Amino acid sequence: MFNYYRTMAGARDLPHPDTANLVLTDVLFALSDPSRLELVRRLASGPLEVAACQPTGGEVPKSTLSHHLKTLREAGVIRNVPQGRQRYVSLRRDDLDERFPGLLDAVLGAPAR
Amino acid sequence: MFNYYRTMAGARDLPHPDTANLVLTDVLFALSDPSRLELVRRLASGPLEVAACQPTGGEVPKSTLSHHLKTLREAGVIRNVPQGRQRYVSLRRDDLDERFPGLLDAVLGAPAR
DNA sequence: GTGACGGTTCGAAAATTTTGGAACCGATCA
DNA sequence: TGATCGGTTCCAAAATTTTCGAACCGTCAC
Repeated sequence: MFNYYRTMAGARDLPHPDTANLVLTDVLFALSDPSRLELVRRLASGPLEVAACQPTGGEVPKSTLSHHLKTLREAGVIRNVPQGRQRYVSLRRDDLDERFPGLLDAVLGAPAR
Repeated sequence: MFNYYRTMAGARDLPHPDTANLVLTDVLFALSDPSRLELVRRLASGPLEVAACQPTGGEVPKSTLSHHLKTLREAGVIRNVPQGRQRYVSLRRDDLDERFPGLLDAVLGAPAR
């Protein structure tokens, strides 16, 4: 078959920005969506597999969830690494603290409502 | 003439959310735009009249600038008060510190690029 | 009054983001 | 090999945000 690598649908390692290159406005934007922020709050307690990243309460289509993960990953908020058949999602807490000291603590410490 | 109060184009006092009601995601969203964030950084040095809120470098149409001010004001990031013929724009630093401790400091302290 | 000034609101077009189904991929297991 | 599983990417539609000209408003100077 041709076009072996035409799509990235099954790429093992997704791109993650370097800590030194994180852009503040991208991080703020990624965190400005309520469902993404809620996920980040949950990730503060530890890594989750993608399926567990579903918003508490309702189910969301896989593609929608994947898009939110992409937004967070490309901003540098989370890490998304393959682990066998699934993927682990974790908060890039140390990297965020290094690049934007105090920001994540302030966000996580803020009233949820 | 009829319809005295049909529009708000000349309203003296614009609405500002109460400190206790500020919504984190709204604040993060307001700050996630580069030109708005740059303005907030400038406002950290003190109030500005609207005309002085123009982005350093280029000129932007008045209506565009006004829209950005509205986004920041409705999120509770800035205050916009009439003063004679003009208006003064100021950062709601104390209110933000009260509702989201550490957030503004982290944002202002973050590397600009 | 009349006009200029500083600035907001209205309205519509352009750009971006969000959403979700369908196709796809690699890993795993039979 | 083949089928299933967990998840991403592709694509297009819907929703939201951004942009900006035009209309408008209140203040001040004349």
